[in-house]
Amino acid sequence: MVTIKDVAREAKVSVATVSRVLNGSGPVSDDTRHRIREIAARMRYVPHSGARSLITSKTETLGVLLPDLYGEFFSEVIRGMDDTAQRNGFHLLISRAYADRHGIETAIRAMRGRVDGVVAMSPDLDADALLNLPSTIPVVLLCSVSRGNEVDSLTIQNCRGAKEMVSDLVARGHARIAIIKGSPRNYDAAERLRGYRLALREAGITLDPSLERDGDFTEAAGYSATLELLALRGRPTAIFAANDSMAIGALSALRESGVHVPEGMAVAGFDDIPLARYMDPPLSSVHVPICQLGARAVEMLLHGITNKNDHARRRERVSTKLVIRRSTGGQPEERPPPKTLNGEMASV
Amino acid sequence: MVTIKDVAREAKVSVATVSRVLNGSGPVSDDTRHRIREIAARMRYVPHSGARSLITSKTETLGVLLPDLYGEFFSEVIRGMDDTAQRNGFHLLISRAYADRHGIETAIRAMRGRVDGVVAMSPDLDADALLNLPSTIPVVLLCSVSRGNEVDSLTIQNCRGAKEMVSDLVARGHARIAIIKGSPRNYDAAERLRGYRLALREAGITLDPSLERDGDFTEAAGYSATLELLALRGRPTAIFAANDSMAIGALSALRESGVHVPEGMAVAGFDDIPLARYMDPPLSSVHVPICQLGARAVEMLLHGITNKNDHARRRERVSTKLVIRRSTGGQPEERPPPKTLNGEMASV
DNA sequence: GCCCTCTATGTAAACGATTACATATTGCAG
DNA sequence: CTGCAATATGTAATCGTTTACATAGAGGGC
Repeated sequence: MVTIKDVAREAKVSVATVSRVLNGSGPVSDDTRHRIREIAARMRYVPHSGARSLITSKTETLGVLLPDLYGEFFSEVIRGMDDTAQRNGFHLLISRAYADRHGIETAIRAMRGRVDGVVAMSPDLDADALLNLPSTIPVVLLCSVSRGNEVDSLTIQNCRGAKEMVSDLVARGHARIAIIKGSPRNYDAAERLRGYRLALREAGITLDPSLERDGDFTEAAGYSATLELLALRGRPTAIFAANDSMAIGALSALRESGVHVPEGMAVAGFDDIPLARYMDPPLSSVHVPICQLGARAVEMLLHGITNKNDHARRRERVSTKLVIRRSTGGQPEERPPPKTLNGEMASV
Repeated sequence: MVTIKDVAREAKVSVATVSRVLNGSGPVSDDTRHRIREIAARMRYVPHSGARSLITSKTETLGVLLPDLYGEFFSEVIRGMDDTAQRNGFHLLISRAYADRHGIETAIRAMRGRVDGVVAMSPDLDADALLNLPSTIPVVLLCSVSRGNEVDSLTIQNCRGAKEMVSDLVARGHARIAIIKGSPRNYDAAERLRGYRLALREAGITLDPSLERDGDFTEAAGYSATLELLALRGRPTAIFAANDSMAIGALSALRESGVHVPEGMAVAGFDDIPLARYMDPPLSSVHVPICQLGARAVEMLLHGITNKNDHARRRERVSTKLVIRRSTGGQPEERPPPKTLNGEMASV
């Protein structure tokens, strides 16, 4: 592997001069500058970023700690992060970590010296307390509660989004509205449930525990919870699923049971994944700008890295938007855009 | 930030001794071992991996270069990679790169000194030639042609999978079978098209260019291509989409046009994303073990890193599996598993 | 001609670890 | 008591950079 020394030897100058040329720092004569550039290119010299970051104490890399989640959410959040990171000259070191104390600690330790900061997503309700480790590097918490922590945090406007959706169902004449809940200890799930209850209370509707079914964010959970709801004596007229995957499972169950949507049962989801509009009927959902979520998290982290002395703690939430489609009685949408939306390439 | 020197000073020993204790190398008395362990823990010392890798010339990190793709594919392939990497004590440095020469070169350069090897996915047909850079670190090419390269490569059994699906359609009595193609210069897309043509030829069916429609792997493309097919004079009786997203777009278009699936039109996809079975009707598809694809790529790379001298070049492909559901006339499947399949947490 | 200021370059000390080699201490066989 | 092996520890070189400081030569004002 060719190092800066090799280049220096070849050019008959000191390593300092080579370094100056390559970094554009300090004065160098045009003559040597060109010579060194040419030689470095010819020798295919690439600076060793590890060595560089040792002395500059900057890695230009951000750590990303994610729980074991999958699907659109994962991709989109990473896309948003990577875009913003790259625009600022940073790389992403991604690690799927267990959400428990040991897992997160280990992961953060392992990242010492490789990253300038960490975005940690640990939707597990308890994760908060765990993060009390006096992390020596800037951290941004994503989709987690952050009570006692002195860390920045970014969350989704879960409660408000859920409340708006349920209120809309109420406005459309529904009184018996069921919810399929998300994973038990999940923060987003808890907040969406809170929004659901809030909306019902505000509408003067008494909460019915039998209409709150357990779920875990998978299609399968939505499917079976829906079958249970259909078997209930006081069958609901609308189902609000805490995410789109479960809503899709619900649609599938209703279809097999011969229940028409939205006439026999209205169905709404949360997230508004791209597929939602292609469902039958197109699925109403609460739109979450996932990509922006990732982008904003990285922005906050970069800010924390640049202004390390600024200890003001930031708490932000990205706002959601109600998207009403046919599954809750909305009008048929205009046709989907005929061609690719933004020139991006899809997955195979 | 506390370094090994600080620990040494506190324990009144040399850095060498601390290093020996922490790495379990060399002989150390039980007494000092325990003392140093205790002190290191109390001071919250974490070794600086950058510094370590400078001298050991191992980063224990793998670079991952991905094109700008999204959706299930992205998540799954990363999941598979991260699992395998972590099991072997490696991290993942992920970068979305442009698939052109400059993009890939820049990305690989930027990774010098931060990674021990690279998995590069560049489905763009030309990417192959571009990769002729005599990369000094081990590389595994994912889903790309690799004609002239001296690099390992891993691909999907696209052609065979597509051929099987189309042959199955033929066996079910279809003669006019359309294809919605993938992105023009995409390798997987080209191979799937080849499989489609192969199957037809083998069945003695003449190829009809008007039945080969352009697409780009998005739902929107599937949607509009299907509308075009419906407007054709010699309307096909079956549509094979080069991926599931387009197949879903096709289903949506057919539904809006009042065409029943599979009676009026059979529809098949490729990839078998989790949602496929929840479509209406459940979508036939060619199953791709995406997660394993990522896992295997990392395995190959790790092998290449460990056995650097072994210059035998490996070419592998992961095999696909036909999954026939109702959209091509299959029997209704058994009910989806009632609860979560594997204890993994879904995305919110 | 002297001194000061520039510009161009070199020297060497960091950064935080690992590790070959040197050294000091101990135990024990002869 | 001597000498050697084994054990415990320290010293210092090394990895590939950056950068503060030193040096040297040129140009110019007086």
